[in-house]
Amino acid sequence: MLAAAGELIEKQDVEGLTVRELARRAKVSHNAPYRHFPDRESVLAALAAEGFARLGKALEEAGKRDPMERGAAYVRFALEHPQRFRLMFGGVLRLDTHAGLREQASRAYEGLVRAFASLAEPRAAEITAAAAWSLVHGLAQLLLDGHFARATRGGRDNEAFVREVLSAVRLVARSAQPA
Amino acid sequence: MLAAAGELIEKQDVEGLTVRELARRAKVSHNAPYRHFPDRESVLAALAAEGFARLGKALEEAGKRDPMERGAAYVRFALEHPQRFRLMFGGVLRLDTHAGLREQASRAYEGLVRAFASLAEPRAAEITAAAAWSLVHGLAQLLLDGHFARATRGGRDNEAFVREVLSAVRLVARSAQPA
DNA sequence: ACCTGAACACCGTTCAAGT
DNA sequence: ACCTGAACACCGTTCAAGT
Repeated sequence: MLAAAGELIEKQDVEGLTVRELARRAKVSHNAPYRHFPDRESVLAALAAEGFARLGKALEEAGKRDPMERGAAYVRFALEHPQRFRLMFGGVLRLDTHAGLREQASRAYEGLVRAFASLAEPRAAEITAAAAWSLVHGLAQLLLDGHFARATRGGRDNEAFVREVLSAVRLVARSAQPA
Repeated sequence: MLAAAGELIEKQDVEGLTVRELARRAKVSHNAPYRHFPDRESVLAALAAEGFARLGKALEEAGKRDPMERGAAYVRFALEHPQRFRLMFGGVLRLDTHAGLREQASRAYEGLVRAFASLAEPRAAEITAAAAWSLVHGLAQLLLDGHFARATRGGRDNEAFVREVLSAVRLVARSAQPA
């Protein structure tokens, strides 16, 4: 059932995921989904939770130590699963209204934040990590929406562009002074 | 009419803006809005366009030269108009399907990008600007969704936290080497 | 844990006919 | 540039009664 919802969201956008369409795909009656989820929003919350778990795994598998690899993996996840990413971070869901969702989110990017923090001096670690994560997240979001013109990317493909922008993270970490 | 739509979006979320509710607020019949907009999505596109114009103005009014002030203004705009910001950057609208919208978006953040670019050496300007913009944008988005725990913010209020993270932008610019 | 089938209040959108 | 009023296909959600 959740798998069917997953397929739906990959093809269509979040708004296209309706309870009734979900039932059709699963070849069950229009109200059968309510045996599994109290309402539509809970379906979305479950998909978001699944997304956070996958993002967390993708980050851990990408270069055990190298923060740059993790940053690149974060952006790659967003570009490969645009609708899922949007569901997770696009404000579609208020995280606090779904039990445990916020914790799952934290766990997902905790690996990224820790990696970034390790680049900086201990006393500057938290701000550095916050800045690095912001950079990576914003980069993903702006790329998704197509806000970087070809001119800005300068003929580079996405992957190369991402790596070049990510190099800024290293600069931040190296130069960061304890507060 | 557009003003009524603006009010609606401030209070409710984007999904709560329905054509019929819009008509009710404007005290016109349920199909009167179609005299002004071809469909619901065009209403959203108009609101987004208006948002880009306001963001552009806010950026220009915030410190003519100082890129840090502009960055802070960007984040402030997002936090003060969360639903509008989400409409503009949350993937609700595909920018390319609405004539001129992408151009209006570019014009809005062009002032920010130029300010950031001026911090770096000419040959590193574009990447630096892209990194800085990504950082500011990601910071706004993550703050909006409440992803920075009190622990991370370390007791700082939002404004102070933003300024501290933004200081990373200066580090990037200062250290950036031409490609 | 599903089904059928009906129902309710709500959508977006499109008519026809009127001022 | 609006109106009334009807209509269509679609929602989310909730029943009642059945297997």
